Amino acid sequence: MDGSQPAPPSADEIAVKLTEAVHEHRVLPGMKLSEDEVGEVFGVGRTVVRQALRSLAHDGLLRTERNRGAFVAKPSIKDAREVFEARALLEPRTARAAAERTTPADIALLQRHIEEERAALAAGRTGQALRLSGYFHVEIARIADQATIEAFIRQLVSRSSLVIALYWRRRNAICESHAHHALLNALRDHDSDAAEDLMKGHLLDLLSQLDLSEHPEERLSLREALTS
Amino acid sequence: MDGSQPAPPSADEIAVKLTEAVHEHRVLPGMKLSEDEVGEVFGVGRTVVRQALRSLAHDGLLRTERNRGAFVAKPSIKDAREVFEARALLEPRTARAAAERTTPADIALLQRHIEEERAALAAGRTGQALRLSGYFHVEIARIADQATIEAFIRQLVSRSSLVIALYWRRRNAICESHAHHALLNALRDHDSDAAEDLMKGHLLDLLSQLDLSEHPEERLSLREALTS
DNA sequence: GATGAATATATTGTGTACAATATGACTTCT
DNA sequence: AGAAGTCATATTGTACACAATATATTCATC
Repeated sequence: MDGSQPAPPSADEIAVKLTEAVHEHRVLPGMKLSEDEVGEVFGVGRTVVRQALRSLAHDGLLRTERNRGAFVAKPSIKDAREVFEARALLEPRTARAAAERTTPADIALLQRHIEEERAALAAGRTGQALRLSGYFHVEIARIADQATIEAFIRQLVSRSSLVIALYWRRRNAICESHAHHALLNALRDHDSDAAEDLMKGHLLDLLSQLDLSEHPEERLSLREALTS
Repeated sequence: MDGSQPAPPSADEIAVKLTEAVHEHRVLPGMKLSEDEVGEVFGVGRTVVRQALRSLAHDGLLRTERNRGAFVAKPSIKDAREVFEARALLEPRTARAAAERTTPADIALLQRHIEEERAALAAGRTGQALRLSGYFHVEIARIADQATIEAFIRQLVSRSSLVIALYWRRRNAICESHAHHALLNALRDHDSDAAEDLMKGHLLDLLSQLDLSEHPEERLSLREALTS
C-alpha cells in the first residue's frame, strides 16, 4: 500500500473544490465555512484555507464578517438581476465570437459535456448536472479564445448558482439541455447570428425561471434586516 | 505631538494604494513587489501584504511565481486586445443605462472629476490625470447602479493602465478630456443613444492609440519566451 | 422571573519562526 | 579560461502561537 500521504492541496485547488461544491448546491447560501473545519477536511493549516476563502470572497461567493468568519453569499434580488444583466452583455456576443472559431474538437468536447449533463440528470445527480450546465457557458468563452471574458463569465456562472439556489422556481432543468443542444448546432455550423440569438434567448429563459419578486418572507431574519 | 502610531492599514487599503500606484504608472509592468519591502513601507507584516498582493493578482495586475515573488503583470498584445474587447461589450451599454439614471448630483461629481483631471494634466501630473481618467469610466458604472459590472470595469480599467504603460503611442491624453466632456453632456441630457455611441467611439479611440503590432523587440527576454 | 453585567469560550486577525526553493557566488576540474 | 557542480544567501510558503473580538454562558440584582 502507499503509505505516503497525498500532497496537501494548494489554496487554488481548495478554492476550485469549494467552488464546485457551490455549483453543485452542496454548500448553500448562508452556510458558514469555518477555517478550522475546512482546513481539517483538506488537511492543511488555516493559512492556506484563508487564501482559498479570500479568493472565493473576491469572486463574490463568500461574504466575510470581521472576527466572525466566512459565509456563503446570499445574493439579493438586485444582485441576481445584476448578474444576469452582466451575462446578457457578455455572453451573446461571446457566443457569436465562438461560432466563428469553433473547431471539430470543440464540438466533440461540448457533445461529451452535454452527454454527461444528461446522464447526471437521468441519474438524479441534479447537483452535478447543474454544475456541468454552468460550465457549458464557460466552455463557450474558452472557444471564443477570450480568457478575460472567460474569467468574468466563470464568476457570473458561480454567482448564478447561488441565485438559482435561492430563487429557482421549478426543479425542471430539462429545458436547458435543449437550449445547449441548439447552441451546439449553431456553433458547429458557424452560424454566428443564430449563436448570438440563441444565447440571448437562453439567458432570458433562465432569468424568467427565477422568482425575483420580493416576498415578505425574505425578511424573516431580523438580524440581517438590521445589520445589512 | 501625537505619539500614537497611526493604525496600520488593512489588506484592502494596501491593495487600493498599490492599485492607485499602478494607475499612476508609479509602478510599472515587470516591477517586483517584495513582500518584506511592501510590508516595511506600509508598516505591516508579511501576512497582510500577502493578502493584498493576492488580491491584486486575482485582478490580473500581478503575476506571482512560486518561490520567486510577485511581479507587476506585463499584458501581452493578446491580453491588451481582450481587455478592450471586454470593455467594448460592457461599457457602451452601461453608459446607456447610466444616462437613464443620471442625477444632478452625479453630474456635479463628474464635473469635479473632469476638472481635477484637467488640473492634474495642466500641472504635469500625468500619472494622476491618467488615474482619474480611468476612474471616470468606473463612475459611469456606479451611476448605472450596476455594482457587478462596476467591479468588472474597475478591473478592466486597472489592466488598461498596464496596457497603456506598455503600448501607448503618444503622450497626448488631451483628447480624452473632450470625450469625457461629451459623455457628461449626454448623461446630463439623458440621451441614452448618444451616451452609448460616445462610449463606443471613445473606447475605439483609445484602442486606436495603442501600438499593438508585434515587434521583434518584444522577444528580447529569452527567459519569458521559454517560461511562459 | 427578567434584565443586565461580568465572565468564559470559540473563532478570526496578525506577527513570527522555520522549512522549502530559487538564485547567485564560489570553487574546482579539465 | 570555461564549464559544471557545490554552497551560501535571500525570498517565498506554511504552520503555529498569541492577540483581538464576537458570541454564549453564568450570575447577581431588582
